Amino acid sequence: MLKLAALVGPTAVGKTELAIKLAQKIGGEIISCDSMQVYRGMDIGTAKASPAQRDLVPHHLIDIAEPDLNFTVADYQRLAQQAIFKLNGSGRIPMLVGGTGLYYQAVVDNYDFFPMESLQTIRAQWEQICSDKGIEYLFKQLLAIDPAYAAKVGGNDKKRIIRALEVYDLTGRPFSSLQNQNKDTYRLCAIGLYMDRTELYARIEQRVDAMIKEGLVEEVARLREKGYDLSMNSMQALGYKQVYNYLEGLLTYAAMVYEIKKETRNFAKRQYTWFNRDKRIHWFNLTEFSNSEIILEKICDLMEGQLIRV
RNA sequence: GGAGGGAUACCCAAGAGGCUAAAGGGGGCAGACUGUAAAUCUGUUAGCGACGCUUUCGAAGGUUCGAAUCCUUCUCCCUCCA
Repeated sequence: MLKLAALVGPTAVGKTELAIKLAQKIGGEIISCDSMQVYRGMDIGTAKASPAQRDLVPHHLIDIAEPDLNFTVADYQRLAQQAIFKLNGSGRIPMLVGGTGLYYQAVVDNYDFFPMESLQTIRAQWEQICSDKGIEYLFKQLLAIDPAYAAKVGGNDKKRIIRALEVYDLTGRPFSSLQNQNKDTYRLCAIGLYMDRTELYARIEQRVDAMIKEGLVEEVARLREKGYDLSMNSMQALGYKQVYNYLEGLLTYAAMVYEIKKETRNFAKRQYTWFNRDKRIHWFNLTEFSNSEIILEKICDLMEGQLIRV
């Protein structure tokens, strides 16, 4: 069985740093599990590992797409699986490190993604119908073809409703019947990092200030000059979206900073919610450890027990 | 000094005698999540031993079967004329 380590947790807990030390100790390589670090030119706002850090331990799935490409979970899963396979072959421990819950789950539980690409034309069609007849109409359509999924998503989640309708158009099958997963594909050792809420929120605010000091505004301005805009998934990233609006004159500087901090806090909460659901994750409260060496030891022991001495 | 306007829950803001523990928005908190996921959506938000009870609409009195809504006084804020 393929081995897989994972290190997850909310933004700004300190995953990157700890992951590097851990990788060095257990002979691992890092597979970034982050939906925004895949994009080139988005460095400061996504808090990518620095070039120096990447020299210490190989990092995979960072800087693999241009920001105008709409990278998807399925793309991510495929590439991550390739990396996991390769690393297992060479005796290295693949370490999934990041905070994108869906990407993590899609890999770890090996979601089935049927081979059909989503078609921009179909989505555009449904979008059009939605603006003509209203979302209630779309919801009725969904209710007719996939009542179970309709009940689950409710009548307001336009993105999910359209996706489900699109999948039906593509496959002729209800979306809910296609959502299979394959747990136990890997010998998994998952670690979750967390911190008392107030401490994490304070770190988030400090980090946002630091990003701005390091040139986040300039980074976004560069992307904007290249023609990347808010219609692209990449530019929906936290920080980028708000700075973009600031550059457009839609937000004041103060409002921009406030919004980035607030939405990052909200995001961290959503990450907690997501990862809390996965009962395989072993959680470590960083607030309780004044010495990061101790926690590193503990995590190391756990990983060695579950992945190496087996 | 004179003339008006206003004080509503964490914040902004509706309400103008019973249907109001009080619309809506923001924020907070909780949850969901299978090809946009740093996206998107949902629930909840006075207190409590909670299908009931207690305390809320600047403060204190009063009118009324019944008040955030009407009257009186007081406190604070704003605008305008001096």
